[in-house]
Amino acid sequence: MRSHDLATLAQVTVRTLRHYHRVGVLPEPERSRNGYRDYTVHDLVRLLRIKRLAALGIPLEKMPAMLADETGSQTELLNQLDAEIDAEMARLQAQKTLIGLARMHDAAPDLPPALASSLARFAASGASPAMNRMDRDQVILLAHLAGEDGIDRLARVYGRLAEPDVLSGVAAVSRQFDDLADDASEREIDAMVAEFVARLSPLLADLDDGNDEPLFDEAAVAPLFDAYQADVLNRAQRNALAQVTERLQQLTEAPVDDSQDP
Amino acid sequence: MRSHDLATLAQVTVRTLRHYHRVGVLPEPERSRNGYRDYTVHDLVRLLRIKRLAALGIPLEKMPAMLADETGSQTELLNQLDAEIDAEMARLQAQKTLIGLARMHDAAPDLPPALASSLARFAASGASPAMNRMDRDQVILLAHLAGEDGIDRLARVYGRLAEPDVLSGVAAVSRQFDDLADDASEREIDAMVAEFVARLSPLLADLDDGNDEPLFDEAAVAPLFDAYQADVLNRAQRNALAQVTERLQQLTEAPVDDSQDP
DNA sequence: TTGCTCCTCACGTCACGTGAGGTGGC
DNA sequence: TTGCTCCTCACGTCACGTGAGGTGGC
Repeated sequence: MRSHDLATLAQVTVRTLRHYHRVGVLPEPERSRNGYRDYTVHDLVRLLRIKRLAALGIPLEKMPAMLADETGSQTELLNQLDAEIDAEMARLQAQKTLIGLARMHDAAPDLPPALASSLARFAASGASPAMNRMDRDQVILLAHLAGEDGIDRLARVYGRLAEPDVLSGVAAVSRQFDDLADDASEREIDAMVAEFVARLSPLLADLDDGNDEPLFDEAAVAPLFDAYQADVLNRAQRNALAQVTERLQQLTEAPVDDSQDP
Repeated sequence: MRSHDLATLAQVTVRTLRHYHRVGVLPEPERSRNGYRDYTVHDLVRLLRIKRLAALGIPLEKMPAMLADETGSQTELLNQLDAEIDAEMARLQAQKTLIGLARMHDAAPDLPPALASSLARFAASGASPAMNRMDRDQVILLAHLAGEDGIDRLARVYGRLAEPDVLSGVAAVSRQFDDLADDASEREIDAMVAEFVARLSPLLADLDDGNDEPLFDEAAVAPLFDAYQADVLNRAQRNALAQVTERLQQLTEAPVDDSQDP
């Protein structure tokens, strides 16, 4: 038998035969005078056994030992294989779950599912593309920094901000903030800050979920957000945001100690 | 941020960052004077988005387009991914089924599950290793040639031969056959043939399942078995086997036309 | 001066698929 | 003589892991 005959009989490709020779699972047969490989029934039998093992997911490198072992059933190996398959199926199932979540919220799949719909509502409320991108990046960063454990708490905060009665106010303040020009006057900035705080302060009690543990490690979050804002916001916006942050922190009566030295 | 910082923050390896640069999914950052890569928050954001997509099983090469697309939900791609995952899970489930069968029959996993237990009973009935190997190879060849459709019919035949009331007779005849020396006399061969036919003929009616379609393509099976037997059996055994085959064929009254020309 | 970190090649993984380029067989 | 088959390299796949060998930073 030549390569093609054997391959056809066993329903594999000729290339598969070559591969099996190379890795040593199927011995090289004799050659006929013209150099063609000349296979026998025994090669077919071995090939069929290989196919059975391959169908179970057994790696080629383990086959020579198994095919030589006459003692039969390989319980241990089979158990191990089965466990590996279970693990792989669990991974695939997790992927399916994430895909399902992304579809359910009809959300971009690169966003944390729990926050995606709130974010979509912000985006639909008429802010500028730049503002939307900033919101999105903020969500991405916070969701990651909050971790598995904090994501639900974070989702509740964003969910509250995205509720109809709150959203319009948030959107209005957001637009004002976006419009704040680099050379805005002190008066403009102060007005903006006042408006911002007025809109948000009534929500503070609402957003407090009574959990004493901080949602984030401030020391990790702060430098990232500072860097982000330094990059994306203009002078007036940074100025305003710093004031807003300070005022809101005072209101929550959770003052932060900025100094590192006593 | 340097490689290590970014990698730690995003919970990936530095090598992953390099890989993402190479395939172009994460842009190369600026370098500091010493040649070290200097990452920004924006790189972290992009990396986190990449991780989300990767967790869904989205291939890296599709990511640049997705990350650039602001329009959001990728229903079509997600559907396609989901279908691919289903297909993969089905494949894994098939593997698990085969593994389960092999374990249930406590059989060598390189044998057709439907025939494994019958074969094991033959092997346990005291034949020589050579004989067992021949039985095994025959089963492997026949199971493959019978295909999915014929495997059940074949299993019934082997099942019958492995039943206690039949097995001892089959085993006895098998041992005699195995013992037949190359230089056995005509008398010995004839005796063997007579014994063989006597043992098997009562089973013929039993083995006929009333299905008119042949279990195999004789033209495909014959040369393989001829080659096998020419290789493994001695002169006397081949002689005997040819006679047995002929006699049994006469008994089933299904004569085969050996001549190709009219 | 000594570890520690960063850097750039470059090969390995798993089971083959896919040309590239050349030669025998009918 | 012309297709068809067989042959041998040798690179590609997918998402990185794993050294090898060398240099800046504290």
